[in-house]
Amino acid sequence: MLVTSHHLPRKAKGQGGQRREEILAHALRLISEEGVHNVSTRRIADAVGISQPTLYAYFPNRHALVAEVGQRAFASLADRMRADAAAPRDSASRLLAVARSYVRFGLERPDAYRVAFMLEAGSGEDKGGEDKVLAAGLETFMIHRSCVADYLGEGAGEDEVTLVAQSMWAALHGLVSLLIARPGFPWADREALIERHLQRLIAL
Amino acid sequence: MLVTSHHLPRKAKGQGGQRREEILAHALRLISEEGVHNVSTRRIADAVGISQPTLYAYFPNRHALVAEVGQRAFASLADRMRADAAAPRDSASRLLAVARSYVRFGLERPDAYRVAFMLEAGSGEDKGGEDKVLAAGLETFMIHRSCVADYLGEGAGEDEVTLVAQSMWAALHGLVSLLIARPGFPWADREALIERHLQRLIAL
Amino acid sequence: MLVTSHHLPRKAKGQGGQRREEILAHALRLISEEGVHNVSTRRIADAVGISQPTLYAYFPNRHALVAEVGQRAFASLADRMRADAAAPRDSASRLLAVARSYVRFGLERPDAYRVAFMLEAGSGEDKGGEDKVLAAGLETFMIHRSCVADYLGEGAGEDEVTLVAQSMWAALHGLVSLLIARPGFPWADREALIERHLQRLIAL
Amino acid sequence: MLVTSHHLPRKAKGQGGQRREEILAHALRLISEEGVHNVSTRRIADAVGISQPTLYAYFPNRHALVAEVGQRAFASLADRMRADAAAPRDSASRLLAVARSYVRFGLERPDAYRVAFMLEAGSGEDKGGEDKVLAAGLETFMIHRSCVADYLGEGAGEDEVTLVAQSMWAALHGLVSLLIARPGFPWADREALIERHLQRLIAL
DNA sequence: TATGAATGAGTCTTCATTCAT
DNA sequence: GATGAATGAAGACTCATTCAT
Repeated sequence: MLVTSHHLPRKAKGQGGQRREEILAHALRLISEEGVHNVSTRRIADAVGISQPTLYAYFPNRHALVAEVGQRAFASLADRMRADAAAPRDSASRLLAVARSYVRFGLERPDAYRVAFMLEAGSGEDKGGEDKVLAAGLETFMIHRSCVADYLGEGAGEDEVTLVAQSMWAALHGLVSLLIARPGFPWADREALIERHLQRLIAL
Repeated sequence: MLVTSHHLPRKAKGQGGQRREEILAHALRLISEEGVHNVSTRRIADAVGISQPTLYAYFPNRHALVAEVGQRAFASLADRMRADAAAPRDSASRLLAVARSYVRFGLERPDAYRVAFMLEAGSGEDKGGEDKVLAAGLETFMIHRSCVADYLGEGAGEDEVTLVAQSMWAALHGLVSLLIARPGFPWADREALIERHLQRLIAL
Repeated sequence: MLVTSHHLPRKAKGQGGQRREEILAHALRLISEEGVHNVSTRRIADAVGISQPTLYAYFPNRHALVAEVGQRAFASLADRMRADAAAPRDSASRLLAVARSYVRFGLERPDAYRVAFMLEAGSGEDKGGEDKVLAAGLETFMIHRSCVADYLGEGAGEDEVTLVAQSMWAALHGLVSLLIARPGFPWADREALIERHLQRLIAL
Repeated sequence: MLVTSHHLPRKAKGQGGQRREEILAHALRLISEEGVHNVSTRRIADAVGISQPTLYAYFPNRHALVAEVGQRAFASLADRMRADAAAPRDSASRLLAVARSYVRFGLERPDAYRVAFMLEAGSGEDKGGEDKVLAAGLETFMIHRSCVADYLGEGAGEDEVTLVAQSMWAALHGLVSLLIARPGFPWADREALIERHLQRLIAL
């Protein structure tokens, strides 16, 4: 729990970048499948096919690794949203598409979503890693926000846009996270619920 | 080793109910502050000022303790919502009041809220405890749902009511949980955001 | 493990003798069914329907209780053997009867037998209890020995009798203990094996 | 918590086999001196001079370690018996030699003997480990049995051989185990007792 | 660059035992 | 004569991390 931190991030760049990617990929998969708390550095090292200490050549400690995984999870969500935002449509259907894309991402990759949004904002110490994840999340939000801005039109002020965008964003997150975290809840038909949710958030 | 499950609630706890409450209170605080996975029985015992084994006189195991904490968190939310639902108003303002009450609860008692909703639904094994938490959550939802039913009126079918209630519920949860979990995010003015969120959800 | 032993055996005689018996009975049953190491003082107290500390009013510590259980196990074996030895028969068939009775006892009450003979001669400290069990065992042996003496007749000296008695005794114990401890072993037909064993030990 | 069983033999152990041997040796000694149930992984680790967790680098869990200790104990007994069985003699003296060798082994290495025969056949759960010990024991018995078969000659059927072999085996075990476990018993002269026992068993 | 070997700190849990009442 | 409440010591086991090589 206490991070001793006399471990200069001796990143093995150059060739090692490949290894690094490998590690991140396996970590994402494992964390996704079993939850952050059920994945040990050993498990990750085993999955990659390297020894435990070798991990420490690429990441100063477990947390840094996990944080980067979270960052990447956000990045892939951002990619998806950007793609949908780019498709030429009217602002309303673009907003809808991006929102739907957000929800789909969460449900198709609950793993990544969980890592991105449910990473238990660190216990205060490790500012660095946490901030990066937050920044990545912010970037994602911005994509959504710009869609909202377009949708609301020039008449809407900055604050108005922010309010609506954050409200929508929160509503979307709420649905995804509950569907993921409480599969045992007696949900209505999932598809119907999602579409209704989106419709209620946007059209009206 | 052999004999695994004769763990009847060790003590009927005549007077000692106080100790039990103390334990639950400290557990709630710790869990909400640091997350379920970062709180050990040792930490809880230390906080209460008792030895680790003493915990096991009041709870059969860690999980039961955590589950009861979750259950209670939901229960106090339910109490609050019921109180607001009882105040005689028209169905619209009652729905609004209950929703607002939900959000306020989350922000005023982030500890309890976190525990109730972010307890990471158990990994399948521990039927008993988990189910109780779920049941408590369901009960809470039902209060909200009945307000929605009133609001929508007799014309709305069961399914319609369920859809709207769950969509709203998710939206509320999304806002509360993000506000709690990501205090570092550049949020709009909190009061404004909440009111706007409620308004968007109810006024349609 | 370390016996602090400033616990004068404040035996609650008089009325309490009944309680004491009750405790011993339950302890014997539990230990028999689940093994000495799988029975805790709590289990025993629960079974009797008293509190854990109350045990300490009747026995200075767990070991003393277990030792007495062992002693009694021997005692009931002795009773059985004495009964068989008393029946008027010729010395050969009496010896056979007693030996057979010994084996039967072990197989019918593996519990008691295990307690009596496999109690893991204490780790050195608790002389008292251990000695008592040993004494009880010795008494049992003596019954057998006297049968052997009769059987061998006046011609056999003390040493001769002792040698034969101990050899036979050991052989009997070997069969019983292996049958009990290794039920998974591919034993021959149990009845046939026992009879053959007895016949080999005595007749020839 | 979730992931219970990916405990592949952590390390292939190139050179470190030495450490492993050291651990097994100390475990054998401790277990034989104090009984399986009175030896903890902590004790073993301390005895070896390593930390508790290090044990888990060589054995997946306590049971595996204990099982291997038992297996080895049988193996060394088997070696000894095989050696004696190999020496060219007539079948009678060979049987006698093997039996005597069995007894000697038990008395010279009470540690190993105790572990081999008094391991308290696991409570049913751990198939793997227990079975191995049983198999090792069976192999040992078979050496003895083949001597008995030779001794009885071609006239004796399979069943007859099995009966005699098991009866003899049990008798030998009985003597050894009592001599080991009850040193306080007023035994006859040990040498005389052993020889008389052997003679009674074989000469019929 | 990588690893075999090791460990301190920590996990949950059970036990025999005590002591004030 | 009995117990409710409590605990020190110990149980098996896992983890992130280090260090010499």
